Amino acid sequence: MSITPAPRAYQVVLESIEADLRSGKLAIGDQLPGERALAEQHQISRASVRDAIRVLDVLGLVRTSTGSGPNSGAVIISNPSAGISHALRMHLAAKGINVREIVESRILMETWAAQMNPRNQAHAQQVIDRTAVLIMRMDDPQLSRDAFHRIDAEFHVLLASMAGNSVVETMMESLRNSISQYVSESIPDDESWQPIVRVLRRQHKAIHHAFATNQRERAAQLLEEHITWFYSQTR
Amino acid sequence: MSITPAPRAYQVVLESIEADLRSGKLAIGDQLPGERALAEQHQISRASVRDAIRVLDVLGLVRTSTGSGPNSGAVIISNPSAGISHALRMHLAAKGINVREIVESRILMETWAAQMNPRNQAHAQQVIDRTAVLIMRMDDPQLSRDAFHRIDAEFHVLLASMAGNSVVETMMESLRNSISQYVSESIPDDESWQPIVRVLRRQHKAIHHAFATNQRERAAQLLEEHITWFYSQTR
DNA sequence: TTTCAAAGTGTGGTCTGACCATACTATGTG
DNA sequence: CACATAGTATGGTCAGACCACACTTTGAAA
Repeated sequence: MSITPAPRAYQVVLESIEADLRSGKLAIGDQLPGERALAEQHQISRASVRDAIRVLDVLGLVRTSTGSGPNSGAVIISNPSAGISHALRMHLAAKGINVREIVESRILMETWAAQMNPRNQAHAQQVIDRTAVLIMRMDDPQLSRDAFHRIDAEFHVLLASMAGNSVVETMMESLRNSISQYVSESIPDDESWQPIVRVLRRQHKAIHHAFATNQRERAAQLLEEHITWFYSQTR
Repeated sequence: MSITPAPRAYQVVLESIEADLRSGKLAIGDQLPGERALAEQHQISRASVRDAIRVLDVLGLVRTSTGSGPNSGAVIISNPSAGISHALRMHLAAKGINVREIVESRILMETWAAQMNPRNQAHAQQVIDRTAVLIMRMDDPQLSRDAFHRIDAEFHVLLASMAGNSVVETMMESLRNSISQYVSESIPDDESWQPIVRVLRRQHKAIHHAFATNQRERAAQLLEEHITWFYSQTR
């Protein structure tokens, strides 16, 4: 009794690749064997191999391109936020997750990252410099709403990166990505947007100042207020 | 100039389904149209439709099964941790993420969840009761290592669920899943396992007691020590 | 009328084989 | 030596087929 429930063909390929990654036989930057070669290796059809590659693609583990040469085919990368953003976004659409939970999680991670002792001082200083540039760019009155949101996202992710934890950074980025459509939809008209953006600029500057003067707890507190306030403005 | 860079065929299907989810035209529990029907709707081949369904499957958004009837085909579910676990696990294998970062994130979320005021008192009480049962089951000396780890994972996820934030709960579950293979490999022999498991049992009981007596800060502190200690024993 | 085995139907899973656009590689020509 | 040209391997897409499976319908036996 209790036979193994017939693993999907593509899962075999996935497991094989995962094992090669763990053992170091495959590493970031390497090319995967061609789809036709993998099909023969595992004695399955190219269609099933393609399933596996497609999964890796969506998960942000490979980048595929046509043509030949060292840059073609499926190349291993590691872009964790791609896969996680996808997942969060879809589950948000399906109402398996709600906005409150995402905002709450953002606050959790951003305030944590703000209070962490940076693992890398040089990087922390670099973040402070780069966020200053972003703040200036967000001052441009010509900036479109979408462009503002993009820079704003970059601002927050950059700050979170100070903690030196790529899981947290990835989650931050994914949460921000997954919710961006919601944000755009919930503040439809420019009249209501103008006063909001003025407050956001002021808050960003205060946050940056707290970081630059090493007032980490204050930075965390300002971040929380900033995020909470902004989402109170949507709908 | 600057033509749209030819979206992949499967992405069209994905976007269409995402839009239907947002608009409520599709909801959890619904069946997706059949692959052949979707292919005709979008004027693409069934192979491309399958790509899209495969992605949704891996992301934990649909469950597929063969046969006919109301339970067959692709049915919309929402199991966010499936997709996120997949992603984290692969990126861990590819060394795009390291164990320290995962442990750090676990501590962040578990201690946060422990200190949160439960949104739902009844659920919190239920969690306390159910974790008590899990603790008893982990006392069984006959328990295999794998079984112990499974129950242990359930214990931690259950505690995290008290906060009533499915993103955090999902992340917890995913982090725990993604790292389980690492844990199993890093403590190979049973001789070194026996003393460890005794300490773990004691720690679990202390954590449970802190929750049961509503000492939330203490629970958080014990959790942090528990997790930190355990990972100091691996490798 | 009721029961229930058998045939029917629609589902995803897999395979084969083909063609395309692309991007690099090798070749041959001036 | 420079450079246009032909060659080759890649992933992307398609069409059409067959399978195992799970439910539905049918129809004959009780």
